[in-house]
Amino acid sequence: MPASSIRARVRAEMIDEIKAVARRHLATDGANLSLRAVARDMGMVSSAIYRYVPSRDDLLTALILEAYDGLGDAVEAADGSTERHDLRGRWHAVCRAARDWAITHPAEYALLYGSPVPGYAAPEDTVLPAQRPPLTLVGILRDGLADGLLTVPADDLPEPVHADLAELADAFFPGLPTALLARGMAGWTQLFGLISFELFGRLNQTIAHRDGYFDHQVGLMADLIGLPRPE
Amino acid sequence: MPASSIRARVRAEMIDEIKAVARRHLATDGANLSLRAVARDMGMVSSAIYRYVPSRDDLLTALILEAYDGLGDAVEAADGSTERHDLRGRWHAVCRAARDWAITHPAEYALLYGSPVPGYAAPEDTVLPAQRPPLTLVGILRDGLADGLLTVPADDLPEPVHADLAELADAFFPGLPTALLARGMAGWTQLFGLISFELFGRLNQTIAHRDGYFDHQVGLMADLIGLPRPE
DNA sequence: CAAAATAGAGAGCACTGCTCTTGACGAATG
DNA sequence: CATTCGTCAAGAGCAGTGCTCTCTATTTTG
Repeated sequence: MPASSIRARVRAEMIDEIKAVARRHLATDGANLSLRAVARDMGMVSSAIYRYVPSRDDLLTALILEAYDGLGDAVEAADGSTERHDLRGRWHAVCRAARDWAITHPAEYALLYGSPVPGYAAPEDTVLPAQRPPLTLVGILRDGLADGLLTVPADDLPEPVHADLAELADAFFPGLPTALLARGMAGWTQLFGLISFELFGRLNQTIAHRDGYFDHQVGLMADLIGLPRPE
Repeated sequence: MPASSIRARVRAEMIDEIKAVARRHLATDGANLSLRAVARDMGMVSSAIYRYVPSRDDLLTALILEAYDGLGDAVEAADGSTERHDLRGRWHAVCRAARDWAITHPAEYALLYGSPVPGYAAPEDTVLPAQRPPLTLVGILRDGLADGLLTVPADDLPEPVHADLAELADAFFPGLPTALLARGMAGWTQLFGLISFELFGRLNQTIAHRDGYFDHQVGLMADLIGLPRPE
């Protein structure tokens, strides 16, 4: 039935255009984006938007999902195109990819990692895409350990924390020592902090050379983790 | 003229109550707080609020300023009540104080460190209060260096970044080596990341023992900086 | 071709920030 | 003491928001 599929195709294109316009509005208006404004931009009346999008929150959720996917793709691509044994190179590549994505998509980054909207609860489908960047980072440590390129730091974790991390390791990286996982999460936390500080203006009038500062800070975390320096 | 001052006092009390009600609303409604709702809670009509508060953004700015002051007070108090030579103890105390304040004031924390509202530009008076926590942290390093308790790490900063940090050091901590300042800022970035991840739900279903996890991560950064461990 | 599904338009409800006008009250002054 | 004057609160109103409902026109389907 090509008749039905032409309808469906037009409909899908409409939804895509709504998302594109919404993304554009996001850049200027932030999280408080207006369906009416999107409708105006498309030459529609506001109520017609609801034929394609169930609600404003659903539209935001769709944008969030696509943003997570975009960030995850960028991060994993950067990791994949670096030589596996070059742990430090991979670490830097992944961090830079995340930062580059954030700088080119500041509104989406704020949507993902800014303050959560009080009423809004993240749907179940966002939790897995959200884990791709940290999983990529820790994956570098797993590979390094498997290839004998990493020394496992002493495990001085208090017992309950050790148990939490052991459970987390079992779920994603079976056999990964908790002390290493803890350092990987420290690196992920730092990466988020670095990007957020830069994007949210905390470095204004302070750090002019953002690229070099970022690389240096990322390198500090690589030191903390124990990623071997190239000769 | 006591007549005029009784007017002024009642007026000040009104403004204080408006702020208090607004703070309460903040906890449930987040940054999109409604002046009309505040007015309703006070038994006023919405337009009457504008006798005391110029606009919604001004009210938010006032709350932000008070929040920065509260956090700064908590952080500096924790630092001041720890023995000066116990660098690691001070580091942990300051970080814990910041986290405790954030946990007891989650909405205010989100206001300070969440995604910035697109239209809203932070007024000039917020920049100094905002620097109190990082200055307190780096102050620990300055003291440790002055007392000969810290070894200065090798300075492998690229020249432009070194210049940025040198200028920053000159402004607040004359003579502080840039390599140390960079590590201090790494610690501050990590502290922000740790608190944000915990408050914004990124640790849900992952880390159950938040206190121990936080302390361990803070300790990792103390290691990176080179704060001496107690015997 | 008739019936059913769909798209768009318009009106309307409850809410928001904010402005302007009007009436009332208290305080300072002639 | 009586009269201005400044302040306060209230109400109406404007432009905007998310969202729902109804009505009409068009398109797809049986």
